[in-house]
Amino acid sequence: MPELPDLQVFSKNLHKKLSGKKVEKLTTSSTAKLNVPAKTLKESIEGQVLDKVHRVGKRLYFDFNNGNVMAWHLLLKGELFLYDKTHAYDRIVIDMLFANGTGLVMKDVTTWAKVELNPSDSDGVDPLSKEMNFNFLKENLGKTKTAIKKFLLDQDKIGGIGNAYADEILWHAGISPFSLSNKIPDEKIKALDKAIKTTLQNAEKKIISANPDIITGEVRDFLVVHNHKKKLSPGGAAIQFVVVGGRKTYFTEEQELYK
DNA sequence: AATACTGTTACGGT
DNA sequence: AACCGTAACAGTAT
Repeated sequence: MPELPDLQVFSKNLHKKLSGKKVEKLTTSSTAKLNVPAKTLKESIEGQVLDKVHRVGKRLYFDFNNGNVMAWHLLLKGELFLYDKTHAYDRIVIDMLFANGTGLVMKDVTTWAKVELNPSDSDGVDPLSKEMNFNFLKENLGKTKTAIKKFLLDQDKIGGIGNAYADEILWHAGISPFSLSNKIPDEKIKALDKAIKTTLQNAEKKIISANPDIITGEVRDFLVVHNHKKKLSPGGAAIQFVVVGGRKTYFTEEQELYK
């Protein structure tokens, strides 16, 4: 369940380790969820040099020097591993072996993880980009009257925010997750814009300092409200939670409800 | 041993 | 029609 900050760090670490290397062999499992036939994917990537690894929404993009792009979405349980020589991982989805013997493996116990060749970029605005600003939020929040948390989680609108960081962002912005998107005053939209950027960037820094080489798993102990170990927010308010659609939403009364 | 947890999508209902 | 909530998917950890 990595979200944007986790994936951002993973992509940087993978870029550092793997860019400039040539793919010798690409293998996918028979259960891998692909958008093209396995043979097409294999032929499109093998022999190519990896130019760049970066993050788009909750996907990792691998850009190759022939112009092909391979995207991996880890869904809930996808995990990445680097290996040097031999490896014996269970439930491998995809295995990318480079010419010098290093390789990258993605395994997933659920088999839900997705691998795409040249994905159509249907993701929403990147939260860390310049397009994410007051005007974008003002315009799009006004178009719908859905709960603000739902808006933040809609990957077609904004790419990369998940359940945990949506709670964190809304706490920092002082907006109740149940506020209606079209009822949020301009001042709070400004706070939301700021909270999106600072919360995600701060998380990225925390993750790097806790585990500089991380490419899988998650560091979450610094979260201030979406954290089952915490009883009180930094402001001293009791942390409450409700289950929405099987997912926990954590919040406090410090957050204003606009209805 | 029962339950919580996680992202996405499909689906039935409003 | 556009939107909503929920189940399903699977396994691990508590």
